[in-house]
Amino acid sequence: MSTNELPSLYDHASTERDLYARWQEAGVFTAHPDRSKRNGGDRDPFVILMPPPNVTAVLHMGHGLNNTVQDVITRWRRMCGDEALWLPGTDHAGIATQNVIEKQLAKEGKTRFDLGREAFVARTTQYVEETGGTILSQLKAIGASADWTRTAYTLTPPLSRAVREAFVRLFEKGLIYRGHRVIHWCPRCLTSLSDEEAEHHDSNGKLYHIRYPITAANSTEEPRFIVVATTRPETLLGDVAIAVHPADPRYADLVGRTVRLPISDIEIPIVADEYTDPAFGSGAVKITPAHDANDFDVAQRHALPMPVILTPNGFLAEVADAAGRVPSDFAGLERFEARKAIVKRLEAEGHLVKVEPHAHSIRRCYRCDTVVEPRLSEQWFVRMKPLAEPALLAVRERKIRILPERWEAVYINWLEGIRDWNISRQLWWGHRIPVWYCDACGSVTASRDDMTHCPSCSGAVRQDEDVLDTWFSSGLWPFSTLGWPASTPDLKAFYPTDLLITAPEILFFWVARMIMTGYVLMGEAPFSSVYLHGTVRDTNHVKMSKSLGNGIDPLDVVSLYGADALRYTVIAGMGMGADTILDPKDLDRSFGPGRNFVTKLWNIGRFLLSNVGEEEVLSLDHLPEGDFTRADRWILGRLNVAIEACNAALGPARHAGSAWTEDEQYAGLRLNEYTEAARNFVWNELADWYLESVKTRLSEPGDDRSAARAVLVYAFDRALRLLSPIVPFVTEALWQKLPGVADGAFLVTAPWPTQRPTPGNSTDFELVQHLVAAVRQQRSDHQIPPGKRIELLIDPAQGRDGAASRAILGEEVKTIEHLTRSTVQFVSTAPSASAVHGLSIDGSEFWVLTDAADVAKQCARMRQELADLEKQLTGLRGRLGNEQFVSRAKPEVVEGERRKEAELIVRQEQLSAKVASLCGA
RNA sequence: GGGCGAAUAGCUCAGUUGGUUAGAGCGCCUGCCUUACACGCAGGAUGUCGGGGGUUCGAGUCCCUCUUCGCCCACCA
Repeated sequence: MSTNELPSLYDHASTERDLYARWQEAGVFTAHPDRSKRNGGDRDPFVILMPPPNVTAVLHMGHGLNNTVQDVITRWRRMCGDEALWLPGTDHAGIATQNVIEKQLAKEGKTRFDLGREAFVARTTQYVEETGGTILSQLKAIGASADWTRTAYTLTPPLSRAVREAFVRLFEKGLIYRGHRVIHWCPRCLTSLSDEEAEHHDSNGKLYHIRYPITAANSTEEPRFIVVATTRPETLLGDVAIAVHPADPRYADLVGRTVRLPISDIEIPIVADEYTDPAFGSGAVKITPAHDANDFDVAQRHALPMPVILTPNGFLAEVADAAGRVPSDFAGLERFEARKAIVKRLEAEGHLVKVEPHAHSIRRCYRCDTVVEPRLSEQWFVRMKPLAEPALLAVRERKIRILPERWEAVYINWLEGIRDWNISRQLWWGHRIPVWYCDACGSVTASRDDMTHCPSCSGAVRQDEDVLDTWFSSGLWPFSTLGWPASTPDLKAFYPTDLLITAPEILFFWVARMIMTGYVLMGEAPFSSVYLHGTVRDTNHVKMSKSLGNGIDPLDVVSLYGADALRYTVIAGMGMGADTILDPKDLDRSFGPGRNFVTKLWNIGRFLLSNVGEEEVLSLDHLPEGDFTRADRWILGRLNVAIEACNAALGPARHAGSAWTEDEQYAGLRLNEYTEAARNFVWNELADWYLESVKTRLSEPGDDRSAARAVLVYAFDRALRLLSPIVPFVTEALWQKLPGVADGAFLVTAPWPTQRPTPGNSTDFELVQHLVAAVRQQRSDHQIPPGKRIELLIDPAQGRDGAASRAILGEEVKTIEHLTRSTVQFVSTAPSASAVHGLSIDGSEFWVLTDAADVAKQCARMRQELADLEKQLTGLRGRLGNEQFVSRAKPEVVEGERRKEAELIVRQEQLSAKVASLCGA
């Protein structure tokens, strides 16, 4: 047994553990800023920022998919010679993490208020220190080649410094302001939410029609009523007016008069406002300024009061400016209880006209699913319009591309209608808003450093109690992680970054905001490509989640099938932007093919290592051109095709100029195509044909054996390189054993393959393949067992080119004999001109027809198409006039019908050439 | 209410500017443990490309329309 022999079974567990440790030890994932061209080095930087998972997160299949894609691209660029940086990290995830701790406290029968702010934050910090970041170590199990020396976390001092710097700069530019607005309020989380955090959910609600009695003008006026419709009758207690459209004739005489608010029995005015839609309901709408954003606007226009009638946790009460509005028998009712009670009372008092079913959408808290309450409060906002401008331009001018293309429209649509962003949260876990108030002189100061006294009056100051929206800090991720605001070598070397790979769900939350902050704080887009991949779903197309119990634990897959199998499965199935469907009930179905592929590679490696032997393998450059066989030239040609296909599927990595060209814009990142090209090469070409054809050559010493060894090792080496980003472990394990690979060398840093001119014709091996296929077909059709050796009678003289056929087949007799398990004999007894070879089995003769009939059919089809083309060209030229005849070739430089003509000509030429070569005359 | 996507073999999906005979994996059928691999090899069957209409010499691909699913956005109470 040679030292090169491998165990017959691939042990993924120990191989992966060992190799990952060795990669880390060798520091191959660590990026060096001095090697970046931006710092005078000789490498193009290529940077991917990991979308930071929540610090409390545990790896699920969505992370598995997202990070595998990032890793594949990073590994590809690393092999291409870029200074590749994949920067990992976690997010403190304010509201989510706070909820985790609050749930713990709830089990102990406590709330955060029982602990107090300081103790709560301390407890959360401790929890994060003990359990946080689990997900990052889990990512190592799937082979993530992130630069762990740069692992970031949003709540560390350096990143917190960036947050303060960003806040203060935006504040000083007037882009951050404090305002009294109706915002989305989560009564469970007790905090405000941004528009994006209040998710729409369709709901079958009810529309309550309520009549409000109009205050009589005098004692003789008939009682009159005005009917309004509402889905939230409990907010009636906060009504301050009825609004009607100014042009609505039904109510023209009522504008300026008053109604008596049922239950509260308060007099409120009827106002005219364009906001009201006369076509909806009765055309009159109740105005509840503190609990509806539109009503707030109306109230502002009419200088109406804005009473708040709900407590922060959603109970009826007089909270602000609400004197006498909430009767004592309603005070203290939970909002949905209050709704029932109010409706009951309205009905009893005869104010309820009717109740209709009403399909509408309600907003829920994205973290706890509680129905949010619009609520008037004091919050901090970012002025978004000015920030949106450059972010819009960036995509319109193709400085940033978003793949798949359709998301660009979504992005643009959102930015065009953008509204100011509420960034203050009434939480304790997060970056405290760096604003200090002086009660003495009323000054409000945003400061980079903690303040102890008022800059204007030296009085005592107190810091704002609120924290910032988590997404404010993650919005700075592209530069906060590189050292900003300090001018670090990392920042210079790696900003702007290149590619952002994430899920479409956070396009607005995160991606758009990074682009905006990138422009306003760095003056430059943070990345040039955004790739939005699909969602992992089960076979019912339901999103995988732990709570639904339809999840797959990536670590289970890693231990059962290996990280390579997991990665292969995910990458091979990555259609552009398409969802990935996996079957949680049948892991074998999903991951079996990946494991099988890894095993196949392993066995190719086993064959190669045990047959190639120990002695030196020649470089292809030192091999005389005449030593290459048809099979050699063919596999080298196929390798070139595979390399080209992989490159086309993956690239381009960056745009050539200052923006993406039209051709580049949506090119690349076709991971399924890349995988298929590489898989097809190594399995269907290298293993199925070349490796089989080379067996006989390897068994006999001599020049031919040397050539076969050289080509085999070269082709497999390049195949391993092409596959390394997808299946880095098994390819590394095999590559390091290849003859000629230096000790200590790593495949993961070996150069990406480039095309190499083939030594002569690379397609004449196809004749051998056709012959072999024909023989196999006969064996199968006549049910001749593969074990049975047959005699193959070949009559090359009857072929289309008899002499050439004899020469070719003569040279390849051994290969043909091996591949067909037959004995080749040249004869000259073919019964017809269309028969090239025949089989003789037990004395009976079978004649194998060449595909002459098929060839004839194909020729007829192509001739038909040529005729069609001619017809079309004639028509076109009739319309275009004679001068159009000059538009030959280069279709890309001409337009419209001229372009069509040029394309037709190209097609015609290709077709003519094919017809000439295949069909003769 | 607006916008977008999907519908291709039994299943999961490819199919880049219209152009040879629509592909892959899994599954299925037949034969093989051929000394790299049965997690494999060879051969095979299966498609009205959701329905209808249109443009074109030519349509899975472009246009219109319908049906069924899914997603995003939205200040009609």
